[in-house]
Amino acid sequence: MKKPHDKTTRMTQALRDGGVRVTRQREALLKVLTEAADHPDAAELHRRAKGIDDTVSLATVYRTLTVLEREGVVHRHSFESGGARFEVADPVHHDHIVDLDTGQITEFRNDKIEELQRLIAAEMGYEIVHHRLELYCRKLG
Amino acid sequence: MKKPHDKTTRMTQALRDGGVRVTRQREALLKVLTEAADHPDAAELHRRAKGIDDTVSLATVYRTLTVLEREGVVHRHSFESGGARFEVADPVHHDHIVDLDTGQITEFRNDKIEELQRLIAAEMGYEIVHHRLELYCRKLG
DNA sequence: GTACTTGCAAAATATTTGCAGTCTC
DNA sequence: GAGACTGCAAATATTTTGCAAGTAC
Repeated sequence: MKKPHDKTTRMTQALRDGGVRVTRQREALLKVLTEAADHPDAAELHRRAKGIDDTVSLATVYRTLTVLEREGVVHRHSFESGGARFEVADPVHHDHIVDLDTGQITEFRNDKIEELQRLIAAEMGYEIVHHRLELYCRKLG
Repeated sequence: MKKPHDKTTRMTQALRDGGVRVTRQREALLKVLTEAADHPDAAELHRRAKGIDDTVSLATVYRTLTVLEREGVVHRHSFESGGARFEVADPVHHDHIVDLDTGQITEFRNDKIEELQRLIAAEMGYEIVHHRLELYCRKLG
C-alpha cells in the first residue's frame, strides 16, 4: 500500500522538474490535496493547509492551485453552485455524479460514453481537448 | 413558420399561469431571449434588453432570470470561464460543444449517451434529475 | 388596493493582483 | 544572488439584496 507521503514526494519532484519551486506553503497544500477524499474548494483547502502550516494565505492557495493545474497536477471543477473545487489529477479520466441532497460527489468512468463523445465531436469537425460530464442525481427508492 | 412573437406570447401566458407577473421589463427580456441565437450572459442580456426598454436594470435581469429558470422557461449554464449564460428552455434536452478558439457554442443531442447515463446512475442507485455534458474542442486540421 | 416588481446603491462571493519583503534553487 | 514566491490589502468580477417607489392584476 502506498502512503500519501510517497505520492506527495513524487508530485514535488514532478514540479521541480517542471521548473516550479517547492515552498513550505506548496508542500502543505500538496499534502492536503493528496489526503483529500472529497473535492474541496479553495477556502476549504486553505483551512486544511493552515492546519499544517499557519502561514499559508488564501491568495497563495489560489496562486498555487493555478500553478498545479497548469502543471497537470490537479484538476479544477466548477459544479453547479459555489466556487471551483479541486482534486489531484487522476491519470485515468473520470466523470462525476453529484448527489443533490447530500452534495456528495462520486466518480465514475465509462469508455463507451467517452468513445461516443469522440465520435460526435468528430462528426462536427471537432477534436475534443477535454470535457465535463456531471450527473446531478437523487438516490432511488 | 412561427414568428418569435408567438413564442414570446406563449411564454408570457405560461408565466401568468404560474402566478408570475409580466412586466414591461420581463417582456423585453423574454423578447431578447427568444431572439438570441447564442448563449448570452447576464450583462449581454442587459445590454440587449435596454435596446428595447431603457429602464431595465441589471439587477432586474438577474432577478428575472432566476424567476424564468424556476418557471422552467430558461436554462442557466455555467461554462468553464466567465459568468452564467442563458438560453430559452428547449423542450428537447441537448448538450454543448464549446469551441475553445472562438468561444462558439454548438448544440447536439445523442440518445445513446443519454441512455448510458441513465444506466450508469441506476447502477449506482441514483436517478438523474439533470445533467451537463460539455465538450471543449478545437477544429480538426 | 395589495402584493409583487423595480431601480439604485450597497453588500456579498469568489478570485486576482500590486507591492515590498522572503525564500528556493 | 537572481528570480520566483509570499502575505497583505486593495481591486475585480459576478451576483444578490435592502429599501422606497412603482405597477400588474
